[in-house]
Amino acid sequence: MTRRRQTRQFDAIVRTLQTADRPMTPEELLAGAQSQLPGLGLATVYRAIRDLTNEGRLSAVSLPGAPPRYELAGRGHHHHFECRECRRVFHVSGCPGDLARYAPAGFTLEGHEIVLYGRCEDCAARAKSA
Amino acid sequence: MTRRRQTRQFDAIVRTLQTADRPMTPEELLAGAQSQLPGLGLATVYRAIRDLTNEGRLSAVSLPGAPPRYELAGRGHHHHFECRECRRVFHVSGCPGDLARYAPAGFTLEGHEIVLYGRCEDCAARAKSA
DNA sequence: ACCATATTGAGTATGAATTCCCAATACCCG
DNA sequence: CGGGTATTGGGAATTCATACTCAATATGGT
Repeated sequence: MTRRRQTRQFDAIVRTLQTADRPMTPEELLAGAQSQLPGLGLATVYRAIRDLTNEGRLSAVSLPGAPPRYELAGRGHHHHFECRECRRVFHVSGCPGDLARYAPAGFTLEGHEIVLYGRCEDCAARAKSA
Repeated sequence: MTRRRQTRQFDAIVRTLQTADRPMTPEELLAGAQSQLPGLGLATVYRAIRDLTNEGRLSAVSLPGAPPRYELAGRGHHHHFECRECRRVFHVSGCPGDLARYAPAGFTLEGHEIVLYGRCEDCAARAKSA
């Protein structure tokens, strides 16, 4: 069985995901990892995403009209907040639950996804001071 | 000012949207319009989508991981239900509202999107009888 | 430290969605 | 009903995200 070697680039990518603590696009991941290892290439980011996903250590988050983002797995049921200004996506812990009554009659509800939109703390503060 | 001519293909596309009463992908729209006008081409569907959108008569609905869909504008605030089996998307009229308390501290909530997942009536019935 | 080999980087290739191009057609105004 | 022109169809072109290729490099077992 082939086992993954511990490389600086792979570590930088995982560390970026841990530090940011929010779902990131491949491009964001690249930028974050490159700040630690300048030469790191985009192909390596995609390979890390593939491998981590196969190992079950990474989960994909796709929001409407946005490129897919990735977050470390293991977090429980949660939703997301997308800042309309900086486009970053954050975790949201609460959940109203019990959405079954909104499903059309005869339909079976199995899951749901909620996305909140607005301004993140940074962008809201910037708007206020402007 | 150039005014849009009334063509059979454009009419077929609008009629398909009215009849289906659910957000449709360009491919779905093509199939629906072709059942009325067999020769109709995909480029024409995209042109109609562009024109209707510019006129404000069409709004885009993009759900996570799915190609963008289009629905006639004018419908009020509502959400969507995606069938995991047939992949069709339906309208959902209710809304729990008041999601502001779930936004992280310091964030400004401006809107939200809710997507329900499960089986539509047709697919649920088919599963039962199988 | 050495070596077999997994991993990397950069460019190229692929695939899917959407737009472009242009000759043929259809619409609409007179 | 005839002509000017917007619209159409369909294939080619573009765009964007992601995967592949392969020579060069880095890793880990010995």
